[in-house]
Amino acid sequence: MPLTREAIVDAAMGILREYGLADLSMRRLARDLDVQPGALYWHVKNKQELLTVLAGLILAPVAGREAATARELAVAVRAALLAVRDGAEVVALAHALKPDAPPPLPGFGALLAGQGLPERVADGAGRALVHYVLGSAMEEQTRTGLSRAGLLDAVDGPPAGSAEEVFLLGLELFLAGVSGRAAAPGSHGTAPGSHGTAPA
Amino acid sequence: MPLTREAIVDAAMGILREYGLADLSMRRLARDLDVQPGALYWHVKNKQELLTVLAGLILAPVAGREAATARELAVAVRAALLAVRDGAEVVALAHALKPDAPPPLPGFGALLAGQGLPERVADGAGRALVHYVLGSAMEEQTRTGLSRAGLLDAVDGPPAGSAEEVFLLGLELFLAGVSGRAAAPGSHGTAPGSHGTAPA
DNA sequence: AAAGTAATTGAACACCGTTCAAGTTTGTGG
DNA sequence: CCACAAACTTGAACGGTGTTCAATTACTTT
Repeated sequence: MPLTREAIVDAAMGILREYGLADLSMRRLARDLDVQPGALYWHVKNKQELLTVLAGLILAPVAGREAATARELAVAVRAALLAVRDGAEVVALAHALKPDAPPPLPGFGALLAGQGLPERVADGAGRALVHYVLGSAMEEQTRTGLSRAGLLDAVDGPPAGSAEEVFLLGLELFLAGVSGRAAAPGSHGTAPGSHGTAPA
Repeated sequence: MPLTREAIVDAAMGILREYGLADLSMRRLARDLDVQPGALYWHVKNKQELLTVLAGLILAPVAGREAATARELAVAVRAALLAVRDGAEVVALAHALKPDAPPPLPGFGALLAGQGLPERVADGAGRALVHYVLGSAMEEQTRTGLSRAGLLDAVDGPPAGSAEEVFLLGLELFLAGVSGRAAAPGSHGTAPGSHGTAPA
């Protein structure tokens, strides 16, 4: 096996899946490939670049077909993140460095724009959604990571395996705000429903 | 100066403010304090613990008095995060390890619970807000960090210094969803407004 | 002064990402 | 078949990182 770039990416993905991001070092990667660390740098510019590729790979299942709804996309992205150990962290890292890069993430803005929101609003809302999805998945994976290390306080945290429920709840809440705004595109003030729960 | 724990925390905060999280290493910290690295571990358990303390310090200005509104709290937290270099990253890190720890962050759930939302919903919504605030601030600081390093692509990204506007927009959107839900606490289905923009 | 505790040093352990001259393979063109 | 260039790999180093720990110093308390 001649050590192609693909082999490197595959091995990296393997380490990530099996042992997590903390164990994914260039040296460890080289060891797994029976190669000196320097050899990797012929095929890959950086560790950063490698992680970016991995982020794309993690999101690949959902980047393929395009979702019809922002909710659908959010659910699919979350599933893709949770399917790989530390997946959320890897994608969040890539996203932080190039916020428009990981393929399906800008899709949120586009989908929301198709709901009658002005482009600017849709863009901001899309970014907010991305933050929410990445943040939720990261928190969840951090929690499982800590419990894996035996450091689970087990006291705090959600009572049961209701992580998905809570996620969906926040998602609905957010989307409700969006569709409300889509119907009444007035000033950028408070809620359109004009309830007594004033912002004061 | 006898190297108290306080002196260590202060020096660490100084490095963070001036040079950022990347430069905040135990060795650098020891050098600044004219001390061997090992000495730090008499006063501080971990680097992790140190970062947790810093996170608390960053949020201290807003943890003091309690805000009246979730919006107010969000704005205040954002300001506190942006006031310290890499502040969002430090707090996000601490938050990831102990999601209930940094003092003002659980306040979101409490504030929303005071709006007529059931506790469970308020909690989920509060967490969503935390994700949004931390994610937004982190993205913004990452962007300024990259531009500081001369690696600003300058092409993508928001057109002007409108980061705050975009933040407020997403915040309003989310809060609109929340107050809508507060008024009509029915099933956990779609938006309460029942607009034509169906989720399909 | 002696004993005992608190704090610090100095050195090491086991890693990390990255670079680079020198060597090795591999694939040509003559 | 051979030389030459291009593609690749090695081995070693550079300059870091967090953390531990026996030995040593500083400071109290008796």
